[in-house]
Amino acid sequence: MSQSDKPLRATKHRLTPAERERQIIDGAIAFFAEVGLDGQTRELAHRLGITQPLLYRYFPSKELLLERVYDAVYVKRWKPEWEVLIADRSLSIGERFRRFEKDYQRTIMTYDWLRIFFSAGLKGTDLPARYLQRVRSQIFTPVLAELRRELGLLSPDLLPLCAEEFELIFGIHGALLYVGIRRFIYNMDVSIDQELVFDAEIDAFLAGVGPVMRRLVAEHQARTGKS
Amino acid sequence: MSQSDKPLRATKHRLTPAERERQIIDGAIAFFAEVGLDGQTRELAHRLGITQPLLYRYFPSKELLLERVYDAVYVKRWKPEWEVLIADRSLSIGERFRRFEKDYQRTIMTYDWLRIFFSAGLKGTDLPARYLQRVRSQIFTPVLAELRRELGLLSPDLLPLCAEEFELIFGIHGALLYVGIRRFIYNMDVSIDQELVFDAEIDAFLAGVGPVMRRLVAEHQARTGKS
DNA sequence: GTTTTCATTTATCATTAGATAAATTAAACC
DNA sequence: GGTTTAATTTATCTAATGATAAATGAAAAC
Repeated sequence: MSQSDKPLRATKHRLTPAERERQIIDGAIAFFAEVGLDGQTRELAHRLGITQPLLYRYFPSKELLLERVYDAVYVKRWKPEWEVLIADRSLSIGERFRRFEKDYQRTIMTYDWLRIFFSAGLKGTDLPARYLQRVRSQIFTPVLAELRRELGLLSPDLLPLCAEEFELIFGIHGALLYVGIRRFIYNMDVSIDQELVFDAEIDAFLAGVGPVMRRLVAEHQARTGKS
Repeated sequence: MSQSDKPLRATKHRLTPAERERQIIDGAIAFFAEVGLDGQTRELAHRLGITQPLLYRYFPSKELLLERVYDAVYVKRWKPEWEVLIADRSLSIGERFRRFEKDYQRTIMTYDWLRIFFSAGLKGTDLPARYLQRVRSQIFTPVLAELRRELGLLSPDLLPLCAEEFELIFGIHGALLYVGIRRFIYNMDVSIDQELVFDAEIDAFLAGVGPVMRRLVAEHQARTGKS
């Protein structure tokens, strides 16, 4: 009760379980992002300045520690406001999509997020597929519905969205993501004015998406209607 | 000298060194693509139906075996005709670029190519950076030069290509690549008419790239000219 | 058909992996 | 201030890891 309630963190030993757990997870995120998910628990412990068996006091297995890492990086960093933004009809769908992509890409374009994501995919985990399924259903589906509406095309209720329409959105999404891939997966330095580039790419996408989508929907309608 | 010069490959043992080396490299490509570059030599040998020490008869170390894998997958699959195609002025640069991307993506969009590429990047190898540098200098640089020319903009000799212009090309390139990433890295099933989708995306890109590039070059010129 | 060659296997080493049990010791409690 | 609690460490198990040396045996050479 004197100058500090918590024991002064200079002599590092003996953290509370909550503190230690937090510290391990944070360290594990940085560690596994750097060396890959096959990184050894001994080296992780060493970097944290603790012994390896202590990890097992807090996490029953390496696999369960990784689950907590995934939770911290992917589940906890998802912003529900994105789904709200996409539904906000006071803005054009183009503007909504632009704002979403710029904030989304800014959120995920980090060393940790991208490298663990790709490592998990390569390892065979279903994490990336499940995550992207969420983006598809919560964001891209309403975006396409709104695009149909603004373009005066048939509602998805009458003519379901087709895979090729989704690919249009995945296309621009992947184009922006590619900056992060080159930076953090390929280890290249991509020194650009990212704001400028993203706006230019989204401009070009929005300018071009109308005609292409009209064509896709027409073809889709013909296909569905006749066969 | 009777019916077959080569010993009948039914009783598999005793290959010639050339055959065995080929077999090991082919097996290693499939193996490391599947399990990652940390895959164990013992399991690779087991899949090949040989013993693990035999690998070391042909390759002094796992690292050198991986070098041979990189060579087989990335160096040997590069098509010099791509560089010829891009220089062929009997076609519009749009058409040249379309043909390049469609053949290029068809070449690299395989389980082996993509997974080993990303594994190598995550491992810290400079392979992806060096490879993409080649694409940039041998393909994208001439594409941008031709685009400048067709749009009546300043030649790169007078005003060097800027990073943002390259990003336009990297953008559409990444958009197409993203199909392969979702398929082979995220393990998703992307069931689309790829021909149709790629054409649509390239259409949209080519339709939009003119105005955006004019703007970028103008801004770049203003920046360079004044400062 | 015997000998030679060399592709392949068996046996083995030193190191490292994830995980567990028992011993230690800093801090909380009365 | 002695006792209790529990955060942390030391010691250790078992199974793999890349790599090497010596033994084997199928095919080529003569």
